Amino acid sequence: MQLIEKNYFIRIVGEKVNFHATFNSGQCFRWSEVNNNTYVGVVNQKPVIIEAHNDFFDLYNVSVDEFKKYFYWYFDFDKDYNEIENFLSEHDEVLSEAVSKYSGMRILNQEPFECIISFIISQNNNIKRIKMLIDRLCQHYGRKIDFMGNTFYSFPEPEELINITEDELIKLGFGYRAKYILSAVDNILNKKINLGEIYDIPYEQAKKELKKIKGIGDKVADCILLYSFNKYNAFPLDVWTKRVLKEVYNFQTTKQIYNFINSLGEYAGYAQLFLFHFIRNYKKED
DNA sequence: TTCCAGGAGCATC
DNA sequence: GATGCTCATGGA
Repeated sequence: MQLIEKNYFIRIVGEKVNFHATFNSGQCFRWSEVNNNTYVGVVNQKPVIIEAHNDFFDLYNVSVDEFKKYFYWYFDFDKDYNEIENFLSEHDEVLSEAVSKYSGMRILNQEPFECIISFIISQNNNIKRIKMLIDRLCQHYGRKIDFMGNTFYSFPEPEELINITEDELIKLGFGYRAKYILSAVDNILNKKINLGEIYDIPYEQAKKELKKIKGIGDKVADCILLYSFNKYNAFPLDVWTKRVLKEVYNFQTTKQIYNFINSLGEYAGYAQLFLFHFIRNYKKED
């Protein structure tokens, strides 16, 4: 990777990233494609613009220092994606097809609190409405940021949600998930669970910690562990991945499914991302 | 009107 | 450990 500093942006050369697939893979909810190959998101408390080209991409509103300290890790650049994609391609034919179709799709390593709240909201919900609810949460409780003539809002910190009530959240449309959000804020602010520790403890133990929060079960916990806590053996089982495992792989028992996940080892999370995106876009042009 | 969406809690067996 | 019911909300 080569990093070039320009006047108003930084240019990253030598990394193949499929931003379109990455941002539409259901792992993040605050990136949008504003026009061809240009994306805007709010990350790490600030708006960021990406202009993607064939052999490089430009990042606006990110300093060299910020890139090295944060975005390098955020975009998973410390991993060898050739190795990851090769492993998946050689594992089986379905993964091989998914990888060839969406090569360059990456896992994003996201802020834990944002990830926790986002995936609590995601339960029994659709992606369009998840994005809408998260935007609403940011607009009401986040910090207003003016940038390039537009207004953005940061994702609220736990402290910014200290006084919210269930009624407020219900009025905003969160429904029965309102109490789950309160549970997450309470557990985190009152140190009933220690987010910093979760990076260092093993998968099973980390999952148990997260499930102390009301509204976090196996699937949501796996998403949080995968997208925020570097547990790449996590394989979130949702309606879509269950569908691909049953209808494409023809697995019929839970034992077959867990054997499959175990066979993927530390690549399970990457496999899940590709399979999820693959089945969702099946028979769709994209 | 009914079904579905990146499910989870709870009761029951 | 597996199954069934219920939980808000809004679009198809």
